[in-house]
Amino acid sequence: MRAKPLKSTVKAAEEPQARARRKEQTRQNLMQAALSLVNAGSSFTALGIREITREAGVVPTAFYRHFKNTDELGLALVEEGGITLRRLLREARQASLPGEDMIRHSVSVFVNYLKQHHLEWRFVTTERSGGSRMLRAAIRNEISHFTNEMVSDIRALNIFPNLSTPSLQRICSLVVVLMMHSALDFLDLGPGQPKLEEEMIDDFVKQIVLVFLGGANWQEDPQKPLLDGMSDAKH
Amino acid sequence: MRAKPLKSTVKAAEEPQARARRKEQTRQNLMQAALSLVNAGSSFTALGIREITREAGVVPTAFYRHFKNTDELGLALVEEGGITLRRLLREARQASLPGEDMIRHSVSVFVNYLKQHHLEWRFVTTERSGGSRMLRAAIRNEISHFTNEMVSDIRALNIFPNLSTPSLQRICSLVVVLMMHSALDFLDLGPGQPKLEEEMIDDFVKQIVLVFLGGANWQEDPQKPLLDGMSDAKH
DNA sequence: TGTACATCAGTGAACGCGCGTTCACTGATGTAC
DNA sequence: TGTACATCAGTGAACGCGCGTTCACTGATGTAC
Repeated sequence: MRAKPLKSTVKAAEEPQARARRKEQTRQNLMQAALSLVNAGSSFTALGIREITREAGVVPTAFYRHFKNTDELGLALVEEGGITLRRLLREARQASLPGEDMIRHSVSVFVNYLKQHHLEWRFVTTERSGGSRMLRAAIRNEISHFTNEMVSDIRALNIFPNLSTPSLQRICSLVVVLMMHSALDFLDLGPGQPKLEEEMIDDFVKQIVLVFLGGANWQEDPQKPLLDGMSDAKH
Repeated sequence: MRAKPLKSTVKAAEEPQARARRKEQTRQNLMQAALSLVNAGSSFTALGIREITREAGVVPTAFYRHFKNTDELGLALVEEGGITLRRLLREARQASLPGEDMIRHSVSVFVNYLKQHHLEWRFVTTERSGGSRMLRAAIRNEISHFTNEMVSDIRALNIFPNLSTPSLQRICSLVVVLMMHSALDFLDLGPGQPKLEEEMIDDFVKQIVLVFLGGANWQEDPQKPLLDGMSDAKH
């Protein structure tokens, strides 16, 4: 519930493009309204135009000045979310400490980002598999961008010099899948549970370490079964 | 679209409990109708009672003889899906060949099962993160059952004799997350792409092998960073 | 076995409601001269 | 700078429609005697 824009009282031309700025503001309000509603428990697919505009504080028909339908709004949200996602990666990438510490630090950057942008993340993680076909495709596309950046990042750090590109992609894809899953868990956790959160982070870190450990021991093109005698691996 | 039950022409009392059997049949029709609609692209959350009953070939009000609302139908679907899921595990578990062959065989069992029950799987995988809070909780619960069975299975096979229970749980949880994710990919693939499917299966197997490889090299309680010198791992 | 009554799965009409979308509009903002 | 006109973001009334839910009903199935 927002106040109506005070059309009559605003002095004209505070600065140029005042109209365009107002329009952009309304557009943002609509997008935020949709995120709020999704966060409150609705499925995005089930949101209606009247519901969104009510939350945004405009009349239903104003919606059509910005989007053709709710699908188009969804795509806009994915695009913004994707930008957010990659900005996160760029931040996390600056933390290039070696070994487990790097992982732990990256995860901590990730979790902080998650908390700051939990509305967007709730949207992306729930619609990733639950939304319309179009929405899912768009989100998958953003995630594969993300994965690719991670691949070239790890290449640049030279962490796995012996791995082929497909193997590296497989590892990064695994980590990203794990990340999206953990994000949902974090979001469903709620704020008042620091102990549980700590445990979840620890689990998350250890799972990534485990994957990297698998990567470090990976043999390209094994002609013989790789895991034979697994049970007598050095503890 | 189904023919209406031919109430007047059916000879009475073919066998006892005819009424109960008919009721159960209608219930199944309603559940199948919901699955079909989800599979056709709708989000389950967005399904309406009239939509479901129309698909099932009964009058809208008949719905209330079986479920209080669509949420209740959703929970029934999760429960059935969970039973299916664990039956799958039990089949796959019989394939106790050692090393990578065991994984490859289990995955092949899984993919076959997926194709046979693709309606149920589409429902479970999309609603796992996209559905209502209640539905998500129910599905998560079924998945944790599944994960626990997998843990005790691997314990019984003595594949990782040196791992603690939390570590083993972490590994199984990772594999299950990966499995649910891959299931969605398979379902979105469609039937006419055998080459792509083969590649996806291969990727999936290799990712599991990678995780297991990580598990085989895992050290419990490392006081020193685990991944230092990762980049000079043996070839 | 036959009859009389109870049960209850599925029917069909009716209701009030919120939806998406159309349309003509208003009035502040932007532009041309 | 001032005036006259164009633009267009947001308004509000109106529409037809499908929704969930209620209710009294029907007639095959089940039960008691």
